[in-house]
Amino acid sequence: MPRRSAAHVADSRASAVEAAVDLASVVGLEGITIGRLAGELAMSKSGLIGRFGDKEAMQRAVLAAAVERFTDAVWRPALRSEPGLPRLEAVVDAWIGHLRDRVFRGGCFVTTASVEYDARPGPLHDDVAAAVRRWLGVLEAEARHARAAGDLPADRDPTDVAFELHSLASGGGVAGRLIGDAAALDRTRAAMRRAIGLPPASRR
Amino acid sequence: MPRRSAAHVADSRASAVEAAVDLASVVGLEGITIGRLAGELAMSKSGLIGRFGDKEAMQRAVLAAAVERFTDAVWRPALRSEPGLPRLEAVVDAWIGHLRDRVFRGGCFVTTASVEYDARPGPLHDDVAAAVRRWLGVLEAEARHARAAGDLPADRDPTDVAFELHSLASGGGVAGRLIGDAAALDRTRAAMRRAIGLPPASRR
DNA sequence: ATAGAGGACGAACGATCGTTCTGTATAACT
DNA sequence: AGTTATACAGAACGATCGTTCGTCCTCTAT
Repeated sequence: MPRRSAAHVADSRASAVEAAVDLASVVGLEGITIGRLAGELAMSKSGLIGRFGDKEAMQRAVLAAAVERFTDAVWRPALRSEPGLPRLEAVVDAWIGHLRDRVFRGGCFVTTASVEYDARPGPLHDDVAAAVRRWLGVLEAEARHARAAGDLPADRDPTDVAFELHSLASGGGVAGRLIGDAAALDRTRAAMRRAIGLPPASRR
Repeated sequence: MPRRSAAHVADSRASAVEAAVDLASVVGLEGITIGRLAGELAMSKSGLIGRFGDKEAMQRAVLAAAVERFTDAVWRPALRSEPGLPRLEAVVDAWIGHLRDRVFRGGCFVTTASVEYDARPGPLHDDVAAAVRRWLGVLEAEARHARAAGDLPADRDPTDVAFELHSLASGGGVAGRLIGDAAALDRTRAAMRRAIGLPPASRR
């Protein structure tokens, strides 16, 4: 068995987390099992859990990594667009795109985690809630900018806009995947665009 | 230990299922445990599972009961309203109402089950998908009726309307509960009304 | 050259998982 | 009243859960 340098060790922890993200996107953060994950990574259970301390610490690391992956896929590209409505439009496109490209093997990770912990208190609940609040805040700030620029009706509450976008994306992603509706993502995109006053189809 | 008559037996099975629905709405259909449920019902594990055969059969019975409960709370009351837009409005009110009244202890059961099985094949996936498809079909038929009556724009796709209502309700319910936003249900209701062309607040 | 730190292993822990089997007490039927 | 059917308890099953332990191996630093 080849040994690993310190750099490889860090890689190994990161790759363990990434594998766990993919696994959890299918079976849920609560559905992860040390044994199963260790098996997929061809590691021993003790070697795996040793990296994190205990299972909950691992779950929190996995959640953080998933949030990072989501941010990379959806938010970061949108930063290239102008603040306000153009950026919201870019977010919608990237959001639908990351669902279409299956950035998460089993559907949006944060949605899965939200459902798992919405009624179960604990550190993981708090982590998920904090991540969602942060994301809603980002969307709301962008909506506020758009409204100030006159790109959204003056009587449209930015908080409502953010909440509506989030609801549509998470609800639509789940339902579409569940019932196997190929057009679901298009419907979701159209609905999200409607929510910010854009025509159903992009001009591109 | 007192014995039970046949009628009591049926009651016992039904009450076991109802307790399981409440439990599963918190921990998920996959999170149910024979031992834990038996404990809550003050029964032995073998006595409990004996009613159903195996765990999967129990889960399917629990899911069916949850769908029934949802139908009772959301659809059946709306049947008193005129078909078309009035009935859709009643559905929205009842839908939000059943979330507010916590008909399910841990948030909408079907949403939880949708997320659990959207990426996991099997009989339970098929059951959940069938239930959601049926519900979307009901909403779509009502939207189609509303459009024919001129209460929805002619270019509004009834399938889109149904999908949008469902996405908003399930996504909004989860997010609101997760982040503990008391206004979330109001936001969701307003968004759902917007989706069917109604003003944010009901006239009542 | 050698001591130390740290990562990973295999084995084992008690607990709990879903399931099966057996015994028994009651209800329903003849 | 005697027989059959049924519903449940209790014990036990192999498997797997998360975790802990002691040991080995490799790398780094002195």
